[in-house]
Amino acid sequence: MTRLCTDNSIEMCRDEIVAGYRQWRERTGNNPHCPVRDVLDRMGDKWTTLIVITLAERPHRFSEIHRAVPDISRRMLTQTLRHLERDGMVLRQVFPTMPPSVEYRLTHLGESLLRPLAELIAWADGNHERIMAARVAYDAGSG
Amino acid sequence: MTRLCTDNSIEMCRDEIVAGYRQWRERTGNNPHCPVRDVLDRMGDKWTTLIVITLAERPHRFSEIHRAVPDISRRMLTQTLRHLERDGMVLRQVFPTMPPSVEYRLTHLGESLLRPLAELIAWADGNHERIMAARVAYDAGSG
DNA sequence: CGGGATCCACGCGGATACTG
DNA sequence: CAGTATCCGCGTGGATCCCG
Repeated sequence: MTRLCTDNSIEMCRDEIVAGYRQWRERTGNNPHCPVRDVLDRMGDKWTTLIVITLAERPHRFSEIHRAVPDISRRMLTQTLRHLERDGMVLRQVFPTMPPSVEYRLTHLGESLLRPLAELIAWADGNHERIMAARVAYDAGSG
Repeated sequence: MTRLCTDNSIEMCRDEIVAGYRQWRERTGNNPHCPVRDVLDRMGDKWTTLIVITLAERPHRFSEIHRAVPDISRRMLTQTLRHLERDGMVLRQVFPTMPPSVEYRLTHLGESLLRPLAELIAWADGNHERIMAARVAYDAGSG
């Protein structure tokens, strides 16, 4: 599972995913801990992606992120940043000024996530209308 | 936001994400409903990705998926399949046999998700060890 | 300014039992 | 076989207050 799906063939991607999944199951037996879920759980939570996108532009201070990401509470901002820092995606840098000032920036690992993330965002953006149309059709049929 | 980030430059991906995000905010004002989150929320839930990967190989019957995806309850399997069907990602086909037989398969839309998904899986697989190492280091530092 | 601590509501998801 | 219905625990995340 080290190949990258860089060409345009859906079949190649399917084969890659299927083969990779099969290999992982054979390697790990019934190990319930899947590295992919480890990542997807983070991506899927409420704030991680927005924060990563915000930090993609440039380093931000705590309050800057708080202003840039609408409606996030300080508690969840702190918690999400801690998770990202723990996973090596974000670097936290404290300046011992008064009042204190803390800067957050993406690490190289964090920046490397931008590429697959951009793919996913492009897909979501490009197929959002199709999905909404499918929902309308589904709800009309079973309504 | 229709360009695809197909080359290797992190900078291009960053610019694309940042610009796309800015454009979306300008278009929608403070609309809290983000199409990207719509997708990521699904990807992040506990079972969607596993089911999509399972169906990527070939169509499956309900019980086949149930056997292929370890530990999922029938309730969550039904629920997740309904969500995927509603979003136009999965096609549900009932054969009026006795006992009943139902087949699920990916639609074209569902298959088109495989490409960005493969990218993300490759990233997760390729960087999992780095992430685990970062966690160990973090936990040791603040232990 | 940049948090930590505490309390609480809500919804996801598991367990179990039942059905056409 | 392919679901549906019901109950319930637990974790996520919001609100509020406190601190260096």
